[in-house]
Amino acid sequence: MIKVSITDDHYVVLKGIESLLKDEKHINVISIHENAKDTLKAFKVNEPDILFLDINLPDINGIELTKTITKTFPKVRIIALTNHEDVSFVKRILDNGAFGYLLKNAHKAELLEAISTVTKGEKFLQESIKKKILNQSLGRTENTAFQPKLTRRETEILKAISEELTTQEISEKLFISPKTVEAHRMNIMSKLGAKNSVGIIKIAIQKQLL
Amino acid sequence: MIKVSITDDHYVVLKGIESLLKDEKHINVISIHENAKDTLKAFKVNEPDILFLDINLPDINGIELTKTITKTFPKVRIIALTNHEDVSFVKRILDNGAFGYLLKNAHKAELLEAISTVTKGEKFLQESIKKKILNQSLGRTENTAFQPKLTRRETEILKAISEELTTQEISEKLFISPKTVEAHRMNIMSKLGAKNSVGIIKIAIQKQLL
DNA sequence: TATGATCTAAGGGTATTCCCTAGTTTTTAA
DNA sequence: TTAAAAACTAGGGAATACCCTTAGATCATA
Repeated sequence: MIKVSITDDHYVVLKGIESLLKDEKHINVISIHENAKDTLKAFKVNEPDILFLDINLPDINGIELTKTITKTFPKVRIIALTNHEDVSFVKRILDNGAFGYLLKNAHKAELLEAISTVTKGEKFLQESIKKKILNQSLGRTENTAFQPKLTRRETEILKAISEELTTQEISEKLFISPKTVEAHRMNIMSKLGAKNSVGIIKIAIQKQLL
Repeated sequence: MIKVSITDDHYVVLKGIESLLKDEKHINVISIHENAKDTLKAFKVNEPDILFLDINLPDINGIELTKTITKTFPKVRIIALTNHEDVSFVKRILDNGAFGYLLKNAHKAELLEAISTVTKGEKFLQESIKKKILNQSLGRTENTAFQPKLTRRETEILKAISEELTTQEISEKLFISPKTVEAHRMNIMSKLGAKNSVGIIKIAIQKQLL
């Protein structure tokens, strides 16, 4: 008997997964939660084998919660549940301890497959995601979405730019020379492949760097 | 007996709503669809009284589909289903023929209330949305998200800016003086309440103006 | 203790954005 | 059918961003 929990702030998604799984005799949905706090609280009483976890929760960032659960309840295997098809995002989730990655358009068969694969201790990825990863490492079509690594300072300046601050204002805020701010901005542009600050913001929002 | 259809590209959401409604004796879920095309096709054979419609579909923009359905199948009452809490967005949907607006975190009671309200021919809004509208028209807290109306030319220039084009490039593309482009950009900034082009893009993405 | 990565920041341009003002055309409504 | 409003056009001038190069200081780590 596999014990399954689900955490998602969308009630209909909770009920959807629950209803898809309840016909399965070897699966027992032991709890459903709408936020991170309730999830952690419930786990102290009854810990599942598998958690379907929505990455976009209201209270905590999903990646952080994945880390926390992996540390506190190492036996729980997490299957991330999102709409993000961005490959770099998938990698980040898996790197942080998740065992599987499912899109919300997944059908019943995929749900069950994910559960059985993860139960065996193997990682599970939905077909469409696998294809994307392949396309990316081979063809590099366009979604060449490798995760650009910004440094601490660059991240600070990125945030400041997104707050519509000028170079002058940023320099005053961070106690550095305007020239330094410009240097960082240039590096950010080149790392993100942007032509100007507008491009920086566009890409930063796309890749959730903010 | 109220005939209900559901359209959502997330299978678990479809099953979730279906499972929540199937215990209700006066409600009959006659069909579920994962995209706009299938929905319209199915309606030709069997038309529901109420359609729960996800606004973010892969094939057609949800607002457009709302318009289409309202024209082609005027008896069908649409309840929009999204995560957008933006008030201006709600208004746009309702203006285009929707009868109700539900967030995906809605619980069973709200689903049922939405159905009964809309069946009576009244408009339905989820409580949390109502509150937001109130807060907005009174306090104007921060989410002062009224839909800024951009002109045709402004929209063209907004798109060009988001493509990281410079003023010069935009002027050549649209066969107008660079100075005119700048004037439009200034108007866009003032309409959106942005301090610079970065702000324009940020807000445009937020408000889905692109 | 090097070696690389990061943070710092200068000079010296050019290009672009931002701001104010204002004429012309088009659309809307009395 | 005219005013009035809105949209489109665009100029001058100041401020800011962008783009090179170069380079010292700091910090982690192998």
